Amino acid sequence: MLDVKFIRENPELVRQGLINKNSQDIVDEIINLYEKRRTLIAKTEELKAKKNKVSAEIPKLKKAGKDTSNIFAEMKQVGDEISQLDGSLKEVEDNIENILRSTPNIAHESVPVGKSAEENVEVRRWLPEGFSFDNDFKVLDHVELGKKLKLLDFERGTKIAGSGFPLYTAKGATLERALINFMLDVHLQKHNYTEIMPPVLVNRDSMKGTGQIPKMEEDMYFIEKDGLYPIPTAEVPITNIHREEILSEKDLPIKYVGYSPCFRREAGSYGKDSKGFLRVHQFNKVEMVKFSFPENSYEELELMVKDAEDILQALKIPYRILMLCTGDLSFSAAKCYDIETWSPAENKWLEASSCSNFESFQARRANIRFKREANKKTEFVHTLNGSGLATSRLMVSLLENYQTPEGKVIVPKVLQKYTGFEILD
RNA sequence: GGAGAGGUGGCAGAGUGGUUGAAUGCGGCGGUCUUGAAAACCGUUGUAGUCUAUGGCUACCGGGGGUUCGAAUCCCUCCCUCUCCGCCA
Repeated sequence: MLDVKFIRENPELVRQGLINKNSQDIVDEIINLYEKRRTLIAKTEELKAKKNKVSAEIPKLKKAGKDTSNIFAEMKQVGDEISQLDGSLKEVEDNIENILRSTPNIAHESVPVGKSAEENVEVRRWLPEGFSFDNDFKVLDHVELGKKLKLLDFERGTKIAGSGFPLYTAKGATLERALINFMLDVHLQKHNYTEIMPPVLVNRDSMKGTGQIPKMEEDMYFIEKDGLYPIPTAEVPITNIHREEILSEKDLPIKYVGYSPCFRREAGSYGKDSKGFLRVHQFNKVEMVKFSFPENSYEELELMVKDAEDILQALKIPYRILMLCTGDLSFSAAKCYDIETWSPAENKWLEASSCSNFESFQARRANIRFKREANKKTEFVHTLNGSGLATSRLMVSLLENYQTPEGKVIVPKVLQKYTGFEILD
């Protein structure tokens, strides 16, 4: 949620920011509503002050045996007036709230302006030693490898649940679990995150807090009977850990990492990238979440990207980093890097991670604040999160990059102690 | 699923329809005492909105609504938590 005061003080900057994000310009409307609100508050509070003052006098008058019936009549009228004004005020405030909740964050100044994904900027790439984009044998794609080596069974997954619900079997399941454990261990031991195992169903307030609701509601599963949402990412429960809290200065920065399955309806995206793992309704992800001081959240973002890169370098999987342009940024993000891993069979890069700084956008929605020792005033923290990483796309790249000409797959060295085997055959 | 209890400040825990933003205790912060510390004592200690702003005013006792001149206190409604029983990984 954007800050009304910030909008008021920087109308042109916000206006341009919203245009850059392909969003509706709500600046003038908000400013008008805000002025309306202030006028109403002034009026209603004046009456309330009067009411309180008179109310305090009444017991004294009664004690003195005076007649209070005129006062009662007068105050009755004041009371009616107040409730009328309060009604209008609530209307205006709801209006402001609704508009702001549906308005996206604006991008950081370092983000390139652009309309769509085509204008994202590659900032760097990393290729393992000896890597080549050309293979001297015919590479199999992950679906073929999964079938041949009995690692993945998409048909039976479909039978059990539906299309897009992968079934991992035998060594495929073990490899998946190994990946998750390996990634968690690196973040815990090397990068000093605190491990979280969150609920995978969350309530509506949590979904609102991180910004999935109202704009993305169609993409979420929803269990109507209990009013709960299966999480689309662990970002939701983990960021909401500190919803409605005031943290102290010494708590920050907070770095959490957690594994969870993720559930996405992917409504309207059928037919696009639908093969195998490329777009699924359920996948596994290790998620990093940070709560940071406002002044260094961008340094924290860079560090978070490096934390994710560390995993890929250890696995020796080729990847590149994109800085998303303004038009491709998600609703809540102010800046975002995507990490894409190479798929030799698809002959393209696949998004395996997304690391974002939301600045105070989520914190304001979820009311996550902190207080500095020297200062009485509370401030909103900055929240960040990033996949570290999602296993499905990563698994595609892993299987395809590690395949041998015979159609077997070598287990990456660092995973071998987790899998207990060195080759998938 | 059945029965009951309850939601009050960082925590614990009072609370009468009328100077209750809220007793008391603990914790936190500041101070006195002390070589230092503890103890003791004194003081202080919520969040937000708004304004003609080293101050004033308003709101907040789970959420929403109602009764009343006046509601933490009465009524309605929703939500949540806990205990016991049943079922169960």
